[in-house]
Amino acid sequence: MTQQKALNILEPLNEKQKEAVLENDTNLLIIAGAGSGKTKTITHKIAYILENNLAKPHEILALTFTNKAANEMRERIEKMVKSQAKNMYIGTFHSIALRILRNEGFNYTIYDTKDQEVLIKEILKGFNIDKKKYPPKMFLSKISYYKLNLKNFDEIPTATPIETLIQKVYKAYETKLQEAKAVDFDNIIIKAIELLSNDSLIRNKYSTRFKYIFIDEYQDTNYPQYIFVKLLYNGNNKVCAVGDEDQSIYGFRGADVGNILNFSKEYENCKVVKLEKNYRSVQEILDVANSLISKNNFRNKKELYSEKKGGNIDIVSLPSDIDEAYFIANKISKLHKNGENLNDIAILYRTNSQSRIIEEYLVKYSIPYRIVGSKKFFDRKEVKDTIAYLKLVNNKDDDVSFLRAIESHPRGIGKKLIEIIQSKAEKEGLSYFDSSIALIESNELTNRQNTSLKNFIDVFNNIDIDKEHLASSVIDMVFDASGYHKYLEDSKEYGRIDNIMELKNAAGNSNLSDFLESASLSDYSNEIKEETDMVSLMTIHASKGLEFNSVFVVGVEEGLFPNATLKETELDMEEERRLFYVAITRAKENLFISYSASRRGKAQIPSRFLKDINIKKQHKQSSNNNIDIKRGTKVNHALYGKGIVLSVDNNDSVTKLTINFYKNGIKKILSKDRNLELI
DNA sequence: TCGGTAGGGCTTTTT
DNA sequence: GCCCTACCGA
Repeated sequence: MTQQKALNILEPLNEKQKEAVLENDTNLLIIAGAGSGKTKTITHKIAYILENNLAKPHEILALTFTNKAANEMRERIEKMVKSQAKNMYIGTFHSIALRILRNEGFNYTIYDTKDQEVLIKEILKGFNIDKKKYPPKMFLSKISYYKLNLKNFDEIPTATPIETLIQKVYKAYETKLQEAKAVDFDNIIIKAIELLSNDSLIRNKYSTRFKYIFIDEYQDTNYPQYIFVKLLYNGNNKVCAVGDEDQSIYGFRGADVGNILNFSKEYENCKVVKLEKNYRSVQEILDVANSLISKNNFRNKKELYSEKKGGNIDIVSLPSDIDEAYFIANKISKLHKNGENLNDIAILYRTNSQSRIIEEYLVKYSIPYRIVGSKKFFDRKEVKDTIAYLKLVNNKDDDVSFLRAIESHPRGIGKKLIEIIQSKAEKEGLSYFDSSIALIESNELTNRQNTSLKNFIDVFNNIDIDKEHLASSVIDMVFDASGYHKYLEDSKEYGRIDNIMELKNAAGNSNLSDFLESASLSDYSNEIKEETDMVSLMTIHASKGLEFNSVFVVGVEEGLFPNATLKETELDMEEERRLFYVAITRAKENLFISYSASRRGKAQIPSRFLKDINIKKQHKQSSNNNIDIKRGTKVNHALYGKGIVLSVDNNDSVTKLTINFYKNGIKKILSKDRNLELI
């Protein structure tokens, strides 16, 4: 390695980070507090390994939780080592597991949560199980729970009737998946585990190949993922886990904090490096974060510290969710006027449903925003429908996609005909697709049914998959030939047509199966564009790993945060507290925590977590009315029209406005009146 | 038999 | 706002 390169890699690091980068002869656990330069350390470490020829790029495996993290890691390494980065295995657990499976000749259709639900419903119908009494989601969560413990259907308890029922459904579910050549998310890792543990040659191949294995966000690994890594470890290669138990927020998905707490015992000669110096936030914000997280019992003590001082912390109480939305929009306007870029501002909430009202007020204030993380685009009906066509082109055994595609729009095929297709498929052990072909060739259908069904099947028969393997051209063919395009045009759904064009655009030059895989794993990397100045809205979960100069944590109320769906166990409450901790530590300088006395018309009380926070008096602001309405403000009311505010009366928890309406005279209006807006 | 629509119930977080 | 069901017209 040249002197210069060594400098570039090591010089920007602090002592602890350097220590982590230079330790490459043994297993390593890096405990990396929020904002401690975790990604920097791991990317510099990989660059160091490559530059010093400790391993070739294809001998490096890095596992992450999100595609975003994987992409960022790859990009940052690429900057340091240029083209070498290409052959590294960097990706989410799911995408890497899938890649190994594909290398070894296994090809699967991926069923998402929605697909799983359709499948379970089919099964319940087949067994005549009342889905009101036994909700499909119940079966899915049980099945997932067993899968997370690597228990197949023949290994689960059957002591009670309900357990027997669950086993029956679990078994049918697995059978149907197999027949459809499909896997659900849990199965992806499980299949890879099976492959590695049943075939020592294959296991050997990968464990010798991967000289260095990195796992990001190790606190969020679940049992199958832990096993997956163990199988890739052979005692000669090196495993480096990076994480922070205080940021473990995926317990609901089976994440086991125990994995990170036990890592140094699991992997021999393990060294531990702790990064506690924070480069992101002012000390005042870290004080809040430290005081909060210190209330958790299941953790090793760790205190973040920073050299930065100053900033601003407000805890704001509002009368209602509407006032909260107003407050946020108004505050952002002010910050923006004072020179803050909108890109440096984030609004974080516990549940996705909280975004709607905030969006409404951002629109009113003409503040541009983007919703981060949610894969909304791929959730749109027309996009899902089109993907269902593609999945069916790719795999004729995919019954769930068959159902989705055939029902995408009216085509003379209704409930009755679909039932006929299904029962023939069931009787003769065929896929729905083959059952349809058999029906068309038989004389079991009416003329009308026969024509309609033949039209549908012909969409797929006319596509030569070998020639038309480019995803974008398959989209074209399927969209037109199915009549879906015409249907959307006739119903003037131009927005939806645009979305399909956007889908084509997203497909770029990828071939069909690659595109389907990326779409299923929500890996559409070039989607986030930072050029435009916009406020970011997202769930706290989606915010992990990000940072913003100003952060709004909203709806910090009992029922929402901690969420009412959780049990009041210490374990669950600690995870919620960690979630709050993650939210707070996203902020560099300005932190706004807000809660409302009422939400959707229901009374709310402040979150218990607010009591866990140590905050200096002068920062604490209790405001009933942060809306920028004062004498002279011009307003518009849906019923009374335009007017001007004469006086503002701040009383108790409500703000009354006296307004002179140009057409309707003087009236007293509550500031939280939904019909009222600023102009 | 198909397909449109109105009305009721529910809503955590993600690969 | 989304999903499901029940109902009704063609």
